[in-house]
Amino acid sequence: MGFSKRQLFNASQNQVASFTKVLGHPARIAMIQHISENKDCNCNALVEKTGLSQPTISQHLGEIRKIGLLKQKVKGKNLFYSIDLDQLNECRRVVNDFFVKTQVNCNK
Amino acid sequence: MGFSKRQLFNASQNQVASFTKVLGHPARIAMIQHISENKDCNCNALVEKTGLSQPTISQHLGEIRKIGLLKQKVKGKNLFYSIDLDQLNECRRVVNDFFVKTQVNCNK
DNA sequence: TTTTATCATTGTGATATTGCAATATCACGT
DNA sequence: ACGTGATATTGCAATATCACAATGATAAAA
Repeated sequence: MGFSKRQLFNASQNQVASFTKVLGHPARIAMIQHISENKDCNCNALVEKTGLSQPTISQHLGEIRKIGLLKQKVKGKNLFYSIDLDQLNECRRVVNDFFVKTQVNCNK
Repeated sequence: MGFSKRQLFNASQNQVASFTKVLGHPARIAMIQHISENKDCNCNALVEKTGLSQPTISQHLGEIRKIGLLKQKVKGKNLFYSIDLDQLNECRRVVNDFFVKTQVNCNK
């Protein structure tokens, strides 16, 4: 095989997993942090910060974008990235919800 | 390539990523939920609940165990799993910390 | 218009993950 | 000892992920 059998699980479970899956790589964690710390952060800044190549960074940006965490703004030939705070909160809520429910269930 | 360059990132970033990576699969989310909901949950119960095969479940259990989220208790020939609440809280704290810091940085 | 800078996309190789069948292990009951 | 049930391990095939070189696309600058 090699693929995950998503159809076996419900929407909520798949949602938690798809958020956490994107966070499950240190490069993406570092990138999200760096974008949040720097107002005008472009692709090159992330390349320099992480030591990864430009295509690799671009690919990771694509993953982060897929779950809606990324906003971007063109300024000249630059593309400046920022975090979508609403979606970050949504993501946080979904993940935290999972933790809370799990914890509550354990204490029954 | 195909491997992730962990040495490029700091311990904290790698820790967040290693926790979320394990949560980044719907089967593992479903399994953790089911274990938390059922006091006496063994491997077979998870097989029936998820529709995945016994070896696959066993493998996912191994991943969950690796990050310390799993406790197990032998009862006859059964192995009953439960969630390690302390580690669940640690995991929650680490992940939430990431969200909070990111959010705070965005608002500067 | 040509060059340069920035970023995305494509193609490719290496490695990791997912899933299962087959098998091994281990404890219990007979 | 033997069979049974529960779980882990092994081996394998299919797919996904990670990383980068090469290339493409676009817009400012020369």
